[in-house]
Order: sequence, then C-alpha cells, then structure tokens
Amino acid sequence: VWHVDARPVFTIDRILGLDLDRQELRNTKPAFIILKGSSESSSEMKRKEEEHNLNCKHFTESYRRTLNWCIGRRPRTAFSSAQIEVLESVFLITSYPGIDIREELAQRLQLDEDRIQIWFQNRRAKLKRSHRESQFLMVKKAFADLKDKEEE
Amino acid sequence: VWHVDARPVFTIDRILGLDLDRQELRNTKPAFIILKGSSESSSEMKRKEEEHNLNCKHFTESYRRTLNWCIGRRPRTAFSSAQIEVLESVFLITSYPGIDIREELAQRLQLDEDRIQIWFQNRRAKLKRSHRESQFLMVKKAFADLKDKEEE
DNA sequence: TTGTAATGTAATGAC
DNA sequence: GTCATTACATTACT
Repeated sequence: VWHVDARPVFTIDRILGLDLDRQELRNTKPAFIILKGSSESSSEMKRKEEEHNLNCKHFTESYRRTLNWCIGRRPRTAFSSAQIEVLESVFLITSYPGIDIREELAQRLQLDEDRIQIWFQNRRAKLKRSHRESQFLMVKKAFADLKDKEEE
Repeated sequence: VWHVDARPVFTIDRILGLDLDRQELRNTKPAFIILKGSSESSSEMKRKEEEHNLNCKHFTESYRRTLNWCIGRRPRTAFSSAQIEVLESVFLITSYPGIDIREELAQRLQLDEDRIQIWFQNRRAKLKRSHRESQFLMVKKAFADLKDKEEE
C-alpha cells in the first residue's frame, strides 16, 4: 500500500463506518439460511440463495470500491516523452518483451518493472483497437468500390 | 453520423465514400447463419453466434471510433433538464449502473448507451471533487478553530 | 469564464 | 495473457 497520505483521512465512508473489516462481512448471516427446514420449496430456496450470492457480489464489489477509494489507487504515472519514445521503439521490435527486457527497461527509464508491464499491456490493447479500425476502413473501402462499379 | 456541418465537408471518410449509412452494416449477413442445417453441433453454432455478436460489437465500436477520427470530436451533447433529472435520480441509487440499467436508461431517454456511460463517469468525478472540496473546507475550518482557541 | 461533455490512457479486476 | 471497465488528467465547447 503505497501512499496512505495521498488521500484524505476524513472520508465520508469512514465517518459512516463503511470501512469495516472484510471479516465482518463474512460473519453476517445470509437470510436464506434461516429458511432451511421451512416449508418452502427447494426451487424457491435455490432462487433465494442465488439472490443472496448476487447481493454478496454487489456488496463485496462496492466494498472493494469503497476500500479502493479510501486507500486510493496507485497515482497515475505520467511518462515523460523521452520514456515514451524508448518504450515505443522497443514495442516496434517486441510487443511481448520478456522479464529480462522489462527489467532492463525499468532500470534505464527509472521506472518500476510493473509500470513497464502495464504499459505494454495497454499498448497491445491500443494496437488491437487500431487494427480493428483499419480493417474496418478496408471493408468500408471495398463497399465503396463495389458501389462505384455498379454505377458504371 | 452526428452533425455534418460542424466540420469541414472534405473529410477523409467522405472522400473515400466511407460515410455510408449504419443500416448497411446491419444488412451484412453474419457468417454463422450460413452454417444452419450443416453438420456442425449446436454448441459449435452457439459459439460461432457468440463470436459473431462480439465481432459486431467491436465492429460498430470501430465504426464509431473511425468516424470519430475522420469527422473529429463528437459534438457536445446537451442533455435536457428532464434527462438530467432522471440521470440524477438514478445516480442517487447507484453511481455505478451496470450495462442493463445503462441500456434501459438509453432507451427511455433516447440517448446512446455511450452517452449514459460517459455521463456517469463525469458525474462520479464531479462527486469526488466536491467531496475533496468539502473535506478541504472542514480541515481549513478545524485549523481556524484551533487558532481561535490559541488566541483566547 | 465556468461547467461539463468528450478524449486518451494508466490502473484495476474478472476471466 | 486478454478484455471491459475504472479513475484521472486534460481538452474543448457552450
């Protein structure tokens, strides 16, 4: 946990006591358990259980978000243009640099190896998007050409 | 295609004849339909159908982005006060509406789902800003109070 | 000028 | 690993 001090301590969530320990969440009994042995059908039970699981999912998800908000996510790294330049030129050679290359880059660019890793992941995603787009343009052009031929 | 007149008329997409109607996209037959009645298993069919839907999604996304690149930035959407009202009341309940809620909102408010998504993102950012500001004010006031006490 | 819709991308979590 | 989605900084428009 990198920077406790980057976020205000007096958050609304804290004031409202929303930053409970994760353990407390697990200890709260789901409502559907009480129904066991009752006259309700098993399908109804199953539905309730699923509903509970869904609620749990949303609950823990919002828990995560709240926690995330309190503790804070890693501050956005602003790469310098010089760093970007190096990263881009390496990307031209490999879009999947091994750990050795990443470590070397990290050292040379004064960055964590993690940042390098993430950068390449995002860069690959960007490349993929642009590939899709250029493919799309080609299809479009094909359509346009067909139209031209029809008009002749 | 949002506003033809806000940007120069001689855009790349026009020159290439790329500003075809979105309807044409829908009319292109998905490949998996051809497979109907073939010897492939239904699970394979289902997989292909899902793949096709994914491709469609990416395709229309690319379509939007490409147009975006050609035409320029999307013109500012001016939400009506009625739309804002609905959005705000939903925001009170969830600031993270899932895809289902966003789609429903889109339909009811006659907006693209994308606009809804962006609106919620910006709304969350605004909320965060106001939180930070009120916190700052509180801290400031606390300091001021301390000073007052010292002077007594 | 301000408020905010839109954009790009670093970071995160699910799978 | 990918993918969708998020936060966040920034841009640009009304």
